[in-house]
Amino acid sequence: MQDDAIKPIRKLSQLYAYTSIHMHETVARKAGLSGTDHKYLGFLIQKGQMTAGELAQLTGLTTGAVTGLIDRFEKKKLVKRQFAEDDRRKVLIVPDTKKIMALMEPLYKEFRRKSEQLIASFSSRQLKVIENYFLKAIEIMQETTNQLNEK
Amino acid sequence: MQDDAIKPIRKLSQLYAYTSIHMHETVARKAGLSGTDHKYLGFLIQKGQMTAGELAQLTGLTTGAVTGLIDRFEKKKLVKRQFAEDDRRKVLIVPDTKKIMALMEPLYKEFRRKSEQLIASFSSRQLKVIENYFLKAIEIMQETTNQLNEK
DNA sequence: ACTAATTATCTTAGTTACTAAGATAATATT
DNA sequence: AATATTATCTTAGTAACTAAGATAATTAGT
Repeated sequence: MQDDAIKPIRKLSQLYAYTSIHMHETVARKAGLSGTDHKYLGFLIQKGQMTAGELAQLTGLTTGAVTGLIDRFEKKKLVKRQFAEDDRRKVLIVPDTKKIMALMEPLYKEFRRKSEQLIASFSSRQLKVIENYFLKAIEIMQETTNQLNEK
Repeated sequence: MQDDAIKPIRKLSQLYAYTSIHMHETVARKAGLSGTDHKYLGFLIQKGQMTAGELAQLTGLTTGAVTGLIDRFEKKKLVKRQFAEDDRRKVLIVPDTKKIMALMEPLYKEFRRKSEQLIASFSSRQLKVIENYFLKAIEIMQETTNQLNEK
């Protein structure tokens, strides 16, 4: 591999990450959420209901900040607070998946369609290459993050 | 292309973007900057010196917020304020590239090495595929963002 | 050339989301 | 039954933001 091929692809991958953030932030704003609230709401959708403490751990926020986060979601009726049956100190955050989907889906619809079209335009051998790149690049970034956090 | 190949790669590309943000935020914190300050400092390095107003446009911040941003950078001696010769209302923000590099480079060194190694592990034909994916995916995300902003 | 309008940045007041630390209430331990 | 622990919430203080107005330099109109 020639050295001159390295830089453009690194630049491109940076631009990719940046553009992605920008898009997600725009979507968030259209949905009446901040960028971080949107991200954390995604956690709730993906993992399903969890306690306030679990969300604090997952997000890295303090419990106080999570209280505020849930308050904002609750005010918009996107989640419900519910005491856990086994331990009534715990607050289960129950996402209203339907409502959240109804809010987000229209904003992502075109993006999803075009993405699927793009992916379909590659052969499965080509997709393997892309997938492979992603997997290894993700691993590298995680290693970097972990190493920095250790020091 | 089979339908089942679409979902994993979309998930993967999401994880990629998310992991990238997370790494950059960790780097930022290690450098004593916030995530957004780090991002905007990157703009300054990439584009070189610019006026406060240009930075406001580029970042989407108000001029007041940019004043604060420059103040924080200046306090760390990462940039200098300088009145433009042609128009003394304008404030040129002159990045101290050397100092900024000296701050950032050690944090990214390992990441850079590993990334280059990863890229070098692909054939140039494979790299073309990856590049192509990035280019088109970026275009789709930009379109999505623009369409949302128009509405 | 003088006055008014515009432009570029800064300042101020108010807002939002955060942290740290302590309060409250439920559960676990001895 | 008293004490310790745990889960969440509350409060006080902070950082970075916006909106609107202040300041100072330039440009335009007469």
